[in-house]
Amino acid sequence: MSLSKSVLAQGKRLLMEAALKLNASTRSLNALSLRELAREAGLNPNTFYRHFKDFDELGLAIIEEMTQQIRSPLRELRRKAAESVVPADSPVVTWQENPRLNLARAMQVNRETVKLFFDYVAENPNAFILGIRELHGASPILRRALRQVMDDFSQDMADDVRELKLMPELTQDSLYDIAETITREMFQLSMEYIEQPERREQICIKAEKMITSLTMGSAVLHGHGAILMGALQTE
Amino acid sequence: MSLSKSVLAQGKRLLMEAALKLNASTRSLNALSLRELAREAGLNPNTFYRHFKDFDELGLAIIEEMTQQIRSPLRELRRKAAESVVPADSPVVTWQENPRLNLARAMQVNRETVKLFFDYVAENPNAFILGIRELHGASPILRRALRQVMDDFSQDMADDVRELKLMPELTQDSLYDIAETITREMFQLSMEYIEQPERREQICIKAEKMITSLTMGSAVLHGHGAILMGALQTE
DNA sequence: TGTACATCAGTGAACGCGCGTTCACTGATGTAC
DNA sequence: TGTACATCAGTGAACGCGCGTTCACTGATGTAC
Repeated sequence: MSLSKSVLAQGKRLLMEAALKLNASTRSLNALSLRELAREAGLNPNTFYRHFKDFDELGLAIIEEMTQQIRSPLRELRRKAAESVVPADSPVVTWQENPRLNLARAMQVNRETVKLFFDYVAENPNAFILGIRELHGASPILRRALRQVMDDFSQDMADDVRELKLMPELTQDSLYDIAETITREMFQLSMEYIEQPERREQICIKAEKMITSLTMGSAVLHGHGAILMGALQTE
Repeated sequence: MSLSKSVLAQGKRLLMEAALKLNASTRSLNALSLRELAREAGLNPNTFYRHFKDFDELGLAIIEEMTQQIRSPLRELRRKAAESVVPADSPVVTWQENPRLNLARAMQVNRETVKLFFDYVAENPNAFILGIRELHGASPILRRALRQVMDDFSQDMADDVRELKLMPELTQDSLYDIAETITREMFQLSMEYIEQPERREQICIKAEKMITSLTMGSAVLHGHGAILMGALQTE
């Protein structure tokens, strides 16, 4: 994950990149020394104070930057995946009318999105490592910020699922709960994906199955079992 | 979580307890200083070296101790929950014969286990905080050790589900995958449970729904949808 | 049972080092008039 | 357009402090004979 697109002062950017790098390779953010960071960035230790009050502020700046760069690409992924299965200008077909078509479509979008998401993870490992590490790290401020990020991602996912009609109608809350679980799991799995390149295909399949099971189970639990069974039987 | 039952040397125990406490309140393990730890334990800084080579060794000792103390109680929980629904000496009824009974039983065990698990978490918050924090922490050694712990827990869960017949027959692998996801999620949620006492009831319900959805969905995905629908309809 | 010795857990002083933070400074860029 | 001043990003030296680690020591417990 490069921070170079932004209009930050050079030194600030260098410090953020150094923190991201050191965090990924060896240390959690709160075990990082100011001088170590400055050394990695090729700057005077003092320069840190020109841009940040403390490490939490640095962490927040990184998280904000990362979130901005990741959030809309993730939505793009889902849209692209949905369109690759059913072009945007096709007539809408409800789950009631053709469950089989809709199920196939949902499964396909699921598969595509998982694949694209993990591609994205593999391209920006440091951002995800920092996010996952600090989500349960020692700083309450960063924990809170990252939980908010995850919540936003979940909300995006729920909105997209609704808009793209990827599931039979659920209550807003149920849909959000599922999205939350999926988001959490995908972030967890992204760590495994980064660390175990030889198991990547397997992890993709696991993720797909997890999402499918969770959504199908939720559909059954909310009284859409009959529709689902119909879709499965006619296959 | 107290370490007092073991036969460790006093100083070793004091150091482990101090680490657990400091880890929970402020620092990740690798941001902890040796002198800080000794101070908390009321010992000479030097004493650390009598028992541990470095912080990883300390971390491993804690993890081992914790795992020993948590693993079998967790299995106990499931057994107790299962027996509270169907006494151990009742005749076995297969899912085919009476899906409704088995579903009700599974849901009940689910509910009970979730409740007891979170009780356990609330009683031993520091152990869970350390586990979750270091699972994605900076030390590869502790990460590996904790992943192994999670794998063991998952295997236990899969074994228990099979033995107590809490789900229709699945392949060994599928069952294990579900157990893995549930384990991961429960540990994640345990952090929320610890941090947000006012949302505890809500978190319990969420966890139950997550497990129910995941297992039902998996059953549907593996061709047991008909049995499941039968069980749901006759309710 | 007594004696001699080894092991073990813990102490206290001392070391050199890297740390965070402060201060006064520099030179480039932006802005008012 | 030029001038004067302010702001900003970055520097370099200096400080006192807490750190990890080492050494030589102590006193209690265990063990061989």
